[in-house]
Amino acid sequence: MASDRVTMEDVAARAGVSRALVSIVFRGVAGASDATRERVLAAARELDYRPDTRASRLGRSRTRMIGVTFSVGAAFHGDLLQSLYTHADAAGYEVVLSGVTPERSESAAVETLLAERCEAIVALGSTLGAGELGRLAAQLPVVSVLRAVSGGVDVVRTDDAAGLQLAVAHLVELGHERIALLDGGRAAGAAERRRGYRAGLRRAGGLPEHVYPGGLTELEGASSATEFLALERDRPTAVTAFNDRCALGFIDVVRQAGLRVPHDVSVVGFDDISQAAYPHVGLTTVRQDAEQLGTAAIRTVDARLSGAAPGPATVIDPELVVRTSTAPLLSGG
Amino acid sequence: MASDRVTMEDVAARAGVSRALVSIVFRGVAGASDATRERVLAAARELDYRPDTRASRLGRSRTRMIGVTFSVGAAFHGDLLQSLYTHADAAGYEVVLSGVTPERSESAAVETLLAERCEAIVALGSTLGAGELGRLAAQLPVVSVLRAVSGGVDVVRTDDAAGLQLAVAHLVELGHERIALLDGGRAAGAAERRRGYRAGLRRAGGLPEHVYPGGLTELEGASSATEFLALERDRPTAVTAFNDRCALGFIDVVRQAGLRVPHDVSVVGFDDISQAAYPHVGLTTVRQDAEQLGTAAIRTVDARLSGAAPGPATVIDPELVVRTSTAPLLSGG
DNA sequence: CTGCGCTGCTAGAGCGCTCTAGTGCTCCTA
DNA sequence: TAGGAGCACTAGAGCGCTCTAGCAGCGCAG
Repeated sequence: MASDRVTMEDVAARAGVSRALVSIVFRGVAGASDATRERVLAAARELDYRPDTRASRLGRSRTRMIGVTFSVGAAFHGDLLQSLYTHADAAGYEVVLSGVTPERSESAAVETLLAERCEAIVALGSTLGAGELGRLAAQLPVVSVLRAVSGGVDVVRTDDAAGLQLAVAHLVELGHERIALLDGGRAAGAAERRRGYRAGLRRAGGLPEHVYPGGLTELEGASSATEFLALERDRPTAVTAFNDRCALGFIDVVRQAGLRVPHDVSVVGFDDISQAAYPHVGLTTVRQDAEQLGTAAIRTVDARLSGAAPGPATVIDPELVVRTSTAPLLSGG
Repeated sequence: MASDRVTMEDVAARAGVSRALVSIVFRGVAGASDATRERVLAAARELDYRPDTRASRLGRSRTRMIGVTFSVGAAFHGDLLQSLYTHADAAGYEVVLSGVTPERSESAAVETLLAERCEAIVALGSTLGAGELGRLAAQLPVVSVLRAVSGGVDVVRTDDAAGLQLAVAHLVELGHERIALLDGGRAAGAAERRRGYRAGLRRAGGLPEHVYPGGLTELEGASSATEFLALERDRPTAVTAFNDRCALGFIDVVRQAGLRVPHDVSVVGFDDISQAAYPHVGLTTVRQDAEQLGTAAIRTVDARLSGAAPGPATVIDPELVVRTSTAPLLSGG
């Protein structure tokens, strides 16, 4: 309970060198012989010494910290965090997390990151207004992941519009002509996806639009399903949802109503969360690549901190993953 | 991009006071007149000053930081984090997050928290061995949330055994006699729940055990369902699962196989994640109270840091939430 | 008028690192 | 043998706060 009072000074004394030398060893920079290095590390080990990151950050000219705001509980943010941790580490940065909850606003989350003196901020699925983000970006590099924003903010996102075009094209190819969209409202990427949906219909020769409110979770997918089921005639034969969770909620309800998926209605999701790939689910979906998004975010931060000018948005191509929730339209559908 | 060079010194100069006075104002302690306080805050506002938490932590004798390790992507951990943020703040502590991912071990996560000089560690659903946790606890207060551990570590958890007894009693009351358990293996709380399940059966007059491997996600629930469906005769009429996700996966598969829930099989989950309450899901479940668990964790940390001896584990009573996934056994079941 | 307690404020020594600007030393080359 | 070049290492001044001591000034009891 008291071993934490060990400082660099103690290690230096024990190893018979100066404090500076210990610092050199622990930072892993050149300037110490292998023998000394080993001696210092041994002394540290014996004392159970651990460099104090608070002090090290203060002393350093650059903190090399990247602040990340994320939505506590959002599955896909979890995937992104994993990728961010890995690549930040590889590029010599430290990740500082700041969670957003219903009771802890994104502004508050950002505020603590600024107070920590992070060098850049990576905002996952930010819901901050363009103005607020712009003001932030005037102070330090800001990367908006998943959400397109204009004005000085770097953006790393999936090509949402292309994703929905893939989905629609897939359904069209299967013979569907009444294709519905479960929308995402004001969520990150929703506007783009809506655009992609419309473009897809247009390209297929001007198929009719069927837009349901939709939303981010199973709950909204389910209520859209109820609305969908209420339709007596000319019901869509295929549905493409804002995201996987929404799609899953939709499927759940239509199945309980006796419809078969994909026999009676084909469903496409978006994200490719791990659940979608479970064999009993087999959701056809548009895959967002968390790994690539994470790499790109870190690369962008690194470039900006190295003085690069804000480039165009990094847009990652999505990929259609065909599973068993989509099938050819049955004649007479 | 350069406003970050503003320091306490600058604010002091602008307000015409000493650095120390600015510190007093920002820490909110006594020792400054209201007029001066206002003047300092105004100066700070004009300069867009923000105290540097790195420096403040270094200077302080106590860091008042609570390190929290959590599993990135675990829905229930999200609920807990929310509660922790709120109560830590109220008690004057700062929460420092350290995420665990498949590529970032819990040990690594803990290591960074120690290097930050957190005063205590709250581990959510820790998978660390008792030995490792014990060694940690020798250095600083450690609270294991959700998982029971022995040896110097404070524990805050739900009464898992009681939870399963509630579930079993509920099913017994509905007339079920063949009640299966979808187990949780080595997961936090699984052993306790198994014990509760057995105790429940015993109390009901020694009903037979039916244990399926189960697991933490829908995937494992689904494979247990496959196994369940393969049973030709004397199939259980009710199932209680390790957690909600597992229960949901189970339901999904048996429904696709044509069974009706709860008509043909009743299902009880554990946790009460938000999905369970969705109307189209209506999962009967044993509710773990994230809010209470979070409060208790912070209270425990606070007590320990104030010199209290490690008390007995805080065990929160779970609550059975009856929804529509359970029903009385049909005669001839 | 002295002495005391208070309030409001300041000086300055840390906190535990980083990092620049050295100081010796050995080894090489001219 | 002098004059570098390089390597291993050290001294010491920060980094931006916190916090203990202490000081000035005021009101008030004795």
